[in-house]
Amino acid sequence: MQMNMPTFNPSATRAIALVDVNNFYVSCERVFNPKLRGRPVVVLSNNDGCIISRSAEAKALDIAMGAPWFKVRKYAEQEGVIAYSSNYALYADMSNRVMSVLRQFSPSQEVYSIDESFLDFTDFPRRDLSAYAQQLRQTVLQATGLPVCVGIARSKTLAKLANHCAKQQATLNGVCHFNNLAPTVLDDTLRNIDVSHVWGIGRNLNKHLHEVGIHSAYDLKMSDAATMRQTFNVVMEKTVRELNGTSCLALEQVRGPQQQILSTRSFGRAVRDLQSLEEAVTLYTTRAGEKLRQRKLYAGSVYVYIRTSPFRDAQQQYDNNLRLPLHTATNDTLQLVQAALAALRQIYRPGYDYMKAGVSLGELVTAEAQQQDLFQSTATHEKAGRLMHALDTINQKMGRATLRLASEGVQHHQPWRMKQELKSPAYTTCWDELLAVE
DNA sequence: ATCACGGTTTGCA
DNA sequence: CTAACGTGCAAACCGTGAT
Repeated sequence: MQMNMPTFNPSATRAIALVDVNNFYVSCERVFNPKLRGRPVVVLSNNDGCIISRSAEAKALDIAMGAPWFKVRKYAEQEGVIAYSSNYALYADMSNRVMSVLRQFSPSQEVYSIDESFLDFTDFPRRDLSAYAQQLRQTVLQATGLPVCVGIARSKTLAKLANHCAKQQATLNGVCHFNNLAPTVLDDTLRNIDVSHVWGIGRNLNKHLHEVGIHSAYDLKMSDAATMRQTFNVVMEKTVRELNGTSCLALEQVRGPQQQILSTRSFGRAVRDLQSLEEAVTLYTTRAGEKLRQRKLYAGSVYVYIRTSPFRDAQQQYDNNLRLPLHTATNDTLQLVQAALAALRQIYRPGYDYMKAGVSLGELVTAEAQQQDLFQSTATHEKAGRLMHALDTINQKMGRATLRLASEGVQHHQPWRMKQELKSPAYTTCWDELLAVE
């Protein structure tokens, strides 16, 4: 709805900020190892598989996001690229620090991902928001050592694009404020942004949009929202409206209840035997159970899947999965593992090279919603609860490997364990490793 | 016709 | 030494069978 006449607007223009850490994982590694500054650095996914974070210097060497490390390794090492296995304990810790600093800059924050927050800057009347955002960047840098960029606009989708501009254009000094631009200037900016950079436009939608003649963010903005809803879906319609400055996506300060807890890993080496798979599934279920209790939830079902590697396409492929409902929602690792192993034994077929297994806990409920098991005495129930609490406490203090189920097996007989040969020390979480650093 | 369902695909970080 | 290509989540989509 366009207004022809300037009218009284009781609420100030909506201002949503998107704050995003630059090259988050690489930047975390750099905080604790200043020698990495100015050098090409990459961080690898689990199993040292793919590149998932790159420094500016690595991007300049044309090292692609998502590239399998074994394919680019030779070239990268020739060019002096330094690679790290991912160190999620470190990144999670740094993320918490960043988020708590950001919280001080707005009463309304949505933690969107490990390295991104939306902040509501609406009704910050006397402030110059660009200067405020610069102050924010300085504060985060001083408190954590991490560089961030800030995009500010009328909607979340536009704030994402503004952040994109802040990252691309060095002259902006890390802050891009769309609300300050004249409409024609903003449109010129959007014309120069490929539509694939718009939030919600992935590979498939990008292809489809090109087919109907939509190439830039501006093209998408100018498309007819109702038509786009028919041709695509309601999400696309919202994207179009958001590009036009109408906020359709609310700031979600509180996360909805979690629906599933996943633990899945590729193996360091393919396995064929049931026992190895049992060990892996036991470990993954144990991890999922820890997450479950941390979040004070109970699971109503256990889902297990196994598969061969789709990349070894000369080999016989097999994948299968099974969900087993639990009699009563539980957070007891013993029960969860029992169900997971039962599922695994049903889907396992001999004669294949398995490369990956996964466990997902579903139908999650809170303690209040968990129905008392009529067939299980309260005493048994409480005993299991105390056992799990003791287990978690001991493993937290002495390391995850301290108390384990027998079916998890013995660590040095486990070729399936993932490879992490390039890991940095646990700077923020483990004193022993920290003191070992020169 | 419409809905609920479960499995599959897509997108994001 | 060799072989080697991620993980965790949500939501849309789509075919099916029930009503």
